[in-house]
Amino acid sequence: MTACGITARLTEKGIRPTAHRVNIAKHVLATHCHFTAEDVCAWAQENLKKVSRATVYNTLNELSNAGLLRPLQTAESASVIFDSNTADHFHVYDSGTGQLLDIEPSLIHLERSLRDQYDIEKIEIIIRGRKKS
Amino acid sequence: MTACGITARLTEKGIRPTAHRVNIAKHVLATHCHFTAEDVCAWAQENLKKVSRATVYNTLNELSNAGLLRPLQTAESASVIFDSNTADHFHVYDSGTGQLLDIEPSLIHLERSLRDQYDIEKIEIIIRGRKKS
DNA sequence: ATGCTTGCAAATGTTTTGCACGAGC
DNA sequence: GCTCGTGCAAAACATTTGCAAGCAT
Repeated sequence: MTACGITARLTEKGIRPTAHRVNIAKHVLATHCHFTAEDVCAWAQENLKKVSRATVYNTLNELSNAGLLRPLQTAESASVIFDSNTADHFHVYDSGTGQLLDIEPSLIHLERSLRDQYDIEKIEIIIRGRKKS
Repeated sequence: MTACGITARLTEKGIRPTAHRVNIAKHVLATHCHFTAEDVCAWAQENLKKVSRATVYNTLNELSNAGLLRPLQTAESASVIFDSNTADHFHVYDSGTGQLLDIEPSLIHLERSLRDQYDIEKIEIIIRGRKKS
């Protein structure tokens, strides 16, 4: 299948699968886990003919709105980090390596009373720590 | 005591208690809970003679480094939100009112295995939701 | 023809930095 | 007198927006 069915996934979400969008989507949905818009810009600069920053930013936002990417705000990075893993999970920022690692949602429990009090739309958890040896 | 002991608290942390710093610290540590640097700039503009943006930003960073304030990154605000509650707690962004509410740390549990795997330095949790009526 | 997409540059918003002046020890 | 604090403006940085040109249908 062309682009691992990326074209179809975009179309499905109402995003017109232009060449740029498909290229960017293919790249970020397949290869990476956590990356910034600038990472993608740098990659595009090298591997695509001419893609402007604006197009990269726009595309990443479109993918985020479509639910294909998850944007993350962290204290460690001034820029938004996009996560191509849209499954329910949380993050550990490993202060030793500077990497952002995924952790299972099952490792964190919310008290019932929280769900009783609020209609929860989104849960963002970032744990900063150092992996034990 | 002068300034609710603010002067002492600053000195204790190695921050020289200049007039501006004491004024800002007094304001943010006493009155507010969640606020941005710009909030403080606006307040200072009105209530202090002349305080430049730079001084406000510097002071808030100093207070944060000293552990008297806790800086928060949220997806909802482009700017850093400072929290004068330095006790262990988490946040709910009430998407109905736009307010940031504190929640007890006891409402969220981490699995033992997480603490076994990582030396945890900081836990940042922001739940986005709507308070049920 | 019409309407989306794109590139470019300019604008925006937040925060930091450089520099010169001033106050306090 | 030296150091540190301050104000101001400029810089830095990430991101968005306006606009004109291009492409596809």
